[in-house]
Amino acid sequence: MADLRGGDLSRLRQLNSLTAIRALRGAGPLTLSALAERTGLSRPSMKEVADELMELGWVEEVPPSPGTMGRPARRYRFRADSGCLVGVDIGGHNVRAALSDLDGEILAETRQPVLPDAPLEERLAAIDRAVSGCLALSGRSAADLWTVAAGTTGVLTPEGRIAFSAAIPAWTGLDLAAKLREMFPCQVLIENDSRLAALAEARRGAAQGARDVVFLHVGRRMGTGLIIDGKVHRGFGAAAGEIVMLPEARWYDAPEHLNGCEVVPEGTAPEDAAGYTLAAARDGHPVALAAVDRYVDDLAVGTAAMVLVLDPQMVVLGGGFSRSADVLLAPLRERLERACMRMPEVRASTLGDECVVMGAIDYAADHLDRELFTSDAPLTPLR
Amino acid sequence: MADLRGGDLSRLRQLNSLTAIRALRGAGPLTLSALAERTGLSRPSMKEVADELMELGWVEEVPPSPGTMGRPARRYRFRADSGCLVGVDIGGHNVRAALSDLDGEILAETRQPVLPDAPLEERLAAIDRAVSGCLALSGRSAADLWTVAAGTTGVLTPEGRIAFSAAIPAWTGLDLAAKLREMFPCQVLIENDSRLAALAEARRGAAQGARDVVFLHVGRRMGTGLIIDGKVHRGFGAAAGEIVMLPEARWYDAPEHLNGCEVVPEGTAPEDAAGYTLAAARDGHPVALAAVDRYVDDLAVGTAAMVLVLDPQMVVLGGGFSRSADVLLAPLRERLERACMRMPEVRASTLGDECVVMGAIDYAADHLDRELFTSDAPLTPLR
DNA sequence: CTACTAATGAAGCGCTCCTTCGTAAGTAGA
DNA sequence: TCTACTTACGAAGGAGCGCTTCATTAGTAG
Repeated sequence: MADLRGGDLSRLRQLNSLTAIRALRGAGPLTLSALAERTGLSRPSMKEVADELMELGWVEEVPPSPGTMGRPARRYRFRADSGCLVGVDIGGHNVRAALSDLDGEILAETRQPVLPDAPLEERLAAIDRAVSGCLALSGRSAADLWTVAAGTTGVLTPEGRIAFSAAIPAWTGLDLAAKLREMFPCQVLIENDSRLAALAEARRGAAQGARDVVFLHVGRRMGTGLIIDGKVHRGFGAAAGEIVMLPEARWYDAPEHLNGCEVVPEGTAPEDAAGYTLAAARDGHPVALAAVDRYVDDLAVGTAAMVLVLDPQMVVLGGGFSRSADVLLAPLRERLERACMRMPEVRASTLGDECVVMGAIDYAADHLDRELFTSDAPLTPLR
Repeated sequence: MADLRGGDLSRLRQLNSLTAIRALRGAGPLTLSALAERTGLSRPSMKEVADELMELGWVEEVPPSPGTMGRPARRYRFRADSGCLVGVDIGGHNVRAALSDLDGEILAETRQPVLPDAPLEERLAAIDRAVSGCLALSGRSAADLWTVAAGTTGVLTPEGRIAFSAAIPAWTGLDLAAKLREMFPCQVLIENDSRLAALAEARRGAAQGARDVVFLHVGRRMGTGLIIDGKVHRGFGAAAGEIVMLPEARWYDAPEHLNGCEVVPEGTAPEDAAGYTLAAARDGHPVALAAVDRYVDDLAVGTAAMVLVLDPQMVVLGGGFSRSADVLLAPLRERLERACMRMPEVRASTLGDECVVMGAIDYAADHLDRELFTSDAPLTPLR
C-alpha cells in the first residue's frame, strides 16, 4: 500500500520528463524522434518535454550527427556532468577514492596510503586528500559533489556509526557518517566494504546481471556482501553477512592454514604470508597444496551455509586471496557441489582493487536514481 | 531501468483509478469526499473516476451511513466479493484449504485427512474435495476463482515441479503446477509450505510489520522460510532456506534428541514422540530437560547461521514443536544471544495450524496486487 | 539543379483535472 | 412544524497536456 496520491496533469508531465531522462541516461545522445519512439510519446509532446528539461538544465543539445539522409535531427543528451558522485574505500593500508559523473562513469581515481594504526585525524585527512585529488584530477570543485558514498571495514550501525573494526583500531565507535557530513556539503552514505564490492561485481563485474549474489571477501579477514533482488542486503541492524562469527562455519581461523604454512619464509609480514603459500600451491608444492586444501575445506563450510540459506545465482570470490583464484576455485567448487542443494556459479572477481570504490559509486548512483525516480517532488532546476 | 513508456492522458486516469481502488481496499467503505481527500483528487474528478469504476464493476455503492450531519454522502466500497482466492496446504496427513475474498479476508476453511503414503490420485482428489468444500461453504463456484496458491512440503523447482519430498513419497518428481492447472481454470501458484507460513506470520502473525523475517518450522522435519524486504525469498533455483542439508548446522538429526528420549512410552507413533519429551520437560523432568537442551543446542547452530547471514528483525518459531514454545524459547534465546552479532526478536508462531493456508492466501493476494498495480494494461470490466 | 528524405513547427482537437457556485438533503434547535 | 445550519451533490467554465495533421525546412543523391 505504497502511495495513495492521485495524479494531477503536472504529475503526468513529471512522469514523462523522468521517463525521458531515463531513456537518455540509458542510451547515448538521442534525436527527438528516437526519444519519442522510446518513450511512446508523440514528437510534439516530446519536444515540449525536451524544451522544459533543457530549461531546467537536466538535458542539453549536442551538434547533429552529420552524414545522414534528410534534415539533420537535433540530438539531446543527459547532462551527467552537471554533478558528480564520489566513492571512497577506507581500508587499513589505503584510502581510495573515485569520482564519477551522474551516470556512474568513472572520471578520476586516487589512492592515499595510510598506516593501519594511524590516529583518527590522519585517516580522515587521507580521505580528504583522496577526494580532493579526484576533484582536482577531473577539474571539479566540492560544490559539484552530489553524493559521497564510503565503504569501510568493520561492523556498522544502520545510522553509519562504526560498531566495531578489527582492521582499523581507531575506527571503533566513530560516527563516520557525521564526520563525513562535516567534511562534505552533500549527501553522505556509509556502507560495509564487502557489501559495496558485492554490488560492484553484480553491476559491472563477474556477477553482472545476477539478482542474487553472495560475495566472499577472502583475505586475512573473511567478509561477505549479499545482493538480494539486485539490492545490497544490510539486514535490520546492518549486521547481515557476519557468518564469520559462527565457530561452526569455520571461517574465523581459516586463513591461518595459509598464513601458518611452513613454506612461508621466516619473518614475512603477516599480510604477505598467504601469498607464498598460494604461489607454492600453484607450483604444485605438496605441503602448500595440503594447506590450501585445509583452507578450502573450512571456507566451503561457511560458504555452503550461505548458499543453502540464500540459493544465490552466483558466488563471487574477491579480496586479497582471490588473486590466486585459479588455485582456489576448483577445490571450492568441488566441496560446494557436494554440500549444496543447487550448485551456484562460482567465479573470481574481475574488478580487483577498485572493487569497493566502484561499488560505492554504484551505491551512490542507485541512491540518486531512487531519489529521482520515486520521489513525488517536481524536477528542480539544475544550477 | 524499468519502464521507458511515457504516459498518455488515459494513463493518468488509469493511475488515478488504481489509486482509488487501493484506497478503498485499504479502508472500508468511503464517501466520495473522503476518497477525494485520500487520493488528492478534486471531488468532481473523483466522482468521474468512481462512476467509471462502478461501470466496470470494480466498485459498488453502499447505502449512506445514517445519523450524520448534513446531506448524506454516497459511499463506495471495493467489490472484494467479485472473485475469490484459495490457499491450499498440502501436508503429509492433511490437505487444508481456505477461501478468501480479493482482500484476503477468509470466508471458509476445510480440512481433508489423507495418509502420508496415499497414492498420488488420492491426494489430488483430497485437494479437489478441500477446495470444493470451501467453494460450497461460501456459496461460490469454480468460476469465481481468480487464483489458487498451494504450499507443500518438499523442495520445488522454480516452475512448480516437486524436486524432492521426504514427507510425501508419491510427490517426488510431480509437476504439481501443471496438475493443479488442469484442475482449476485460473491462475495457479506453487510455493514451499514453510515460506508461506513465514509470509503469514509476517503479515498477520507474530512478525507483523517486520520486513526481514526468519521462520523456523520446528517439527519432525526442520524447514525454514525467509521473508526479505517484505517478500518471500525463494532463491534463484527456489532452493533457499535448505540449511538443514548442511551437517555442520546440526539440524538434520536434531529432532532425534526429542524423539529418542527415554521418557517417550514404548510404542508411541513417531509423530507423537517429541510431544511426550516436551511435556515432560515442561513438568521439570530432568531427563527430558537434558534432551531439550541438546535439541536446542543443535537448533541454535543452524539458526545462528541464518541470523548471522541475514540479520533479520525477527525469528518466528512455528511447526509442530512450537506448541511447546514455552519450553523452547528461553534456552534458544540464550544460545542465540551468545552466538549472534545482533540479537533478533524471537517469538512463537501465533497462527498455528492455519499458518500455511493463510500464507497461501497472502501469497495469492500479493500476486493479484502486483498484477493490478504494476501492469500497464487498462482496467478490464468485471463480469 | 532537381528529386528525395527526414526532421521541424504551428494549428486545431480531445481528454482529464481543477475551481467555483448554486442546489439538495439531511440534522439541531426554537 | 419551521428555520438555521451542515454537508454533499452537480453543472459550468477554464487550464494543461498530449495527439494528429500538414505545410515547411535542411540536408543528401544523382
